[in-house]
Amino acid sequence: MTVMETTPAPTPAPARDQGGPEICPPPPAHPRPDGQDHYTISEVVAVTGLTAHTLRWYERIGLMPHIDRSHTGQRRYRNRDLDWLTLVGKLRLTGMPVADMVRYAELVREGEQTFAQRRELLERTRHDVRARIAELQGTLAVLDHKIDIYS
Amino acid sequence: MTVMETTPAPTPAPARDQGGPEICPPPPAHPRPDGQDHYTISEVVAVTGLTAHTLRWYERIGLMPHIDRSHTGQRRYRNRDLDWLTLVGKLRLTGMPVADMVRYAELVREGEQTFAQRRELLERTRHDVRARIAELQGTLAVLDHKIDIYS
DNA sequence: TAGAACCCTTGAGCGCACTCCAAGCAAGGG
DNA sequence: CCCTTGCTTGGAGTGCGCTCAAGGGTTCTA
Repeated sequence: MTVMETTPAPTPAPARDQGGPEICPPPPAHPRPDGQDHYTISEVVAVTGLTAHTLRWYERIGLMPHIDRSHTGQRRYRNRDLDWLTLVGKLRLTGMPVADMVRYAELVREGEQTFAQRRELLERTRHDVRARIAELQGTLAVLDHKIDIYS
Repeated sequence: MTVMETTPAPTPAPARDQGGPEICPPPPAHPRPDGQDHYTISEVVAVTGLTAHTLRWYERIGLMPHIDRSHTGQRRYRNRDLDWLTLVGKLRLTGMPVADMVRYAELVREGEQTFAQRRELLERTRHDVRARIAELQGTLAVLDHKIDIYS
C-alpha cells in the first residue's frame, strides 16, 4: 500500500461509479484491505477518496469520533469510522455545511438522549434534498428546452 | 422603488417558493416594473434576488453581455438581460462553476458559429445535472433509512 | 438649496472547505 | 548507521463566489 501523501485521489474515488443507476442495494461494504478492524490513514484514503489532510482536518474540527492510535501515535481507523465517513460523504454531497455535520457528530457523542434531535436534523436535511432535487429537475427542463433550440 | 444597496434580498428571492411543488408552468415572466424595456440596477435586484454588487461583479468577469448605460453612466438593463440572468440563475443552481458560465457567455458573444459548442456545453451540463439528481436520490435513500432507525 | 436616495468605480476582504508546508519522529531495509 | 517511507503536528495558504469599503457623482423631493 503505497499512497503518497499528496496524491489527490487518482481515480479511486468510490463516491461515483461511472454510469450505474446508483441504487446499489448494499454495496459489499468497504473493500477492506484485510480482515482486521484497523486501518492506517493511507488505507482510509484509498477507500474513501478523501486526502489524509482532509481526514486529519475532519478530526480537528470535531467531525470524527475519537480515533484510536497505535503505540507510536498513528491513527488506526476502525470499521465504524469508515461507516461514519461513508455517511459523512453522503451528507456532504447534499451540500450540507460541514458545521451542521459537526453538530450531528456532537449529538452522536452525547448519546441516546439526542435521538429526537438527530432525527429532526436528518428530516430537515431530507426536506432540503427533496427541494434540491425538484430545483434540479426544473433546471433540467430549461436545459432540455435550450438544447432543443440548438438542434 | 427604495431598495438599499446593502439589502440582501429580504424575501423576494424567487428561486425557492416556500413549499410549492416547484413545477410552476411558466411563471408569468418577470414582474417587470413598467412597460419600458430598461431597468435600473435596483429594479434588477428586486426581480432577480441578486445584490447590486453581484450584478456588477458578473459584468466585470464577463458573465454579462454589454449593458447599456444612461447618459450619466448608470446601467440600464433590458429584458434580454433579465432573461440571461434567469438562465444564469438556473445554471448557477446546478453547481456549474462561474468560469464555465463565463465560457458560455463568450460563446454567445462570438455569434452563431458557436452553436455546436454551446449545445455541447449544455449537454455536458445536463449530463452532470442528471448524475447529481441520481446521487441525491441515493442520499435520500440513506436518509430515509437513517430516519427509520431513529423512529 | 439642502438632503435623501440612488448610482458609479477600484480594490480589498470574507467564509467555506479544504490544501499544503515545515519540521520532526518511528520503523524497516541495505 | 543511514536512507526511505509513512506518519505526526500547528499554522499558513488557496480558490471560489461573492461582499463590502471608500470616495465620489447624479437625481429627486421639499
